[in-house]
Amino acid sequence: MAPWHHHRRGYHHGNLKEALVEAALGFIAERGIGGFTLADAAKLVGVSPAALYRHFRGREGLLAEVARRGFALFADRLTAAFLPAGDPIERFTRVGEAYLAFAEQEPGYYAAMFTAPVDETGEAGVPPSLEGAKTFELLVETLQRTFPEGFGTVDPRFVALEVWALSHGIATLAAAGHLPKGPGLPDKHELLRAGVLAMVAGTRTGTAGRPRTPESSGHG
Amino acid sequence: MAPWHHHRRGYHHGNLKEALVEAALGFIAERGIGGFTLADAAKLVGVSPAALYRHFRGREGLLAEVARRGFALFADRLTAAFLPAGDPIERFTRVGEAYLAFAEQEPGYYAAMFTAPVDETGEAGVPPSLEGAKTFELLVETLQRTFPEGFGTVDPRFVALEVWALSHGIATLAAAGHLPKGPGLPDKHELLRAGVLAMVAGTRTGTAGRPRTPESSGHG
DNA sequence: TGTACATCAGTGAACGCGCGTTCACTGATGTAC
DNA sequence: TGTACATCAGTGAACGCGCGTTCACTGATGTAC
Repeated sequence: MAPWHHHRRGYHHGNLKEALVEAALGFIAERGIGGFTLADAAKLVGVSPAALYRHFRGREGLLAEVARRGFALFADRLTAAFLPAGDPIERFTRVGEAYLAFAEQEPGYYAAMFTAPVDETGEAGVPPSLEGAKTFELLVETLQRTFPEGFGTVDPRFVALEVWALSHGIATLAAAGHLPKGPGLPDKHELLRAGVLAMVAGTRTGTAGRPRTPESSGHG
Repeated sequence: MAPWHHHRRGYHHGNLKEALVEAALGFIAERGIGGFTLADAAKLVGVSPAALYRHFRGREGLLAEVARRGFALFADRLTAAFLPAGDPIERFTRVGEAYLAFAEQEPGYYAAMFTAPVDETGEAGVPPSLEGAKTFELLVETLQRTFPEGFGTVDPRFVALEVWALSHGIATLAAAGHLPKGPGLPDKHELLRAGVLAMVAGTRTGTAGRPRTPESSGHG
């Protein structure tokens, strides 16, 4: 057992901040962001609910910290998956695997990162999502190094967006239990791998989904 | 104002069930599933919270009804988008537009449908999602009618899954405000349109990403 | 060395609140006779 | 016809509960002298 799991070394906890983040991760993974309560986290850690306020601004502060760490860890995992040598497509495939693995194995982080905090007026509280934008930039860079020859006239950021949306869609459908399963149907890993390759190949052939200015394609 | 918006025609409301569903849709759209409360819905409609129990099993019952209607409406919208004559790709593109339009214009329905209800043990309450499976079958059928020549050795259900995951990913990233925006970056509609076309083209060329599930050739 | 002290992490009781649900009830409505 | 009655949608008060947050406090710890 790691030292911060010692349930109270006395009056001072010693690693309360870390312990609370871990507790939050567990509850968010189990019950979702909405199901996470400060009181449960404090109880699990063996501390009064008020103790949390020594380390965070409150419930929202803890959630924000979880999301922040999640994005950092996410970037590390994706980067680590890309770094080892190999065929470019193999390396990029590994990044996809790492994406799905992160969403599956760290559902607490993933939910904290991608479940938009909603403020009282109902508007999205997080503007264009700075942290999300960093993740996107990482993906663009990875894609450019994977396919240095580019995608014809297509902006690599465009392809990166497609890949990200596909990854996110697969991960969230799988997590919610809405991904149809059955004989002959692929699991999520195969779905992402094949989807990315088809997307890249299809973008390259360029006979179809070339992004054009909106008015250029018309009816025909 | 529609007749059921008359706030009380007397002791009996007259359309309470419908009014509660509408109220729930509004609150879910604003605050998410977790932020929806029975009490608020009752107050908005101008009725005692207890009145809801004449029409639903309780809070969860109302949410289930919203999800049920959502799936039905969703299927109607996708079907209606596909029916009008046109080039196959044009028709299928319309279905994609309808998907994104539904998620954007009916966020209450969409959240009720795809936010997995989580029971007390933390396991997903909805098994393989019967309603979701119906939507998937509809998509498969649409795809087969769009591309009757098929996708080489690739199972149309495979392509349907890819398209669904991409649509869902784009819709949810957009809803959460995590879709990067900027000059040169496509909006979500263009993203889906081009993504689907690239996916189909890439699957057809078949040089990559062919699903090699052991028995995929023997089905049916 | 020992001790006085500053620091601050965690306490525990209390708060105001809103939640979902229950229950005996009320009263509007339609209909059988 | 009028009226008695059955039906049942909606009432309103009450419930037990758990929430996030506050506040004055306590006591463990490290350190200056």
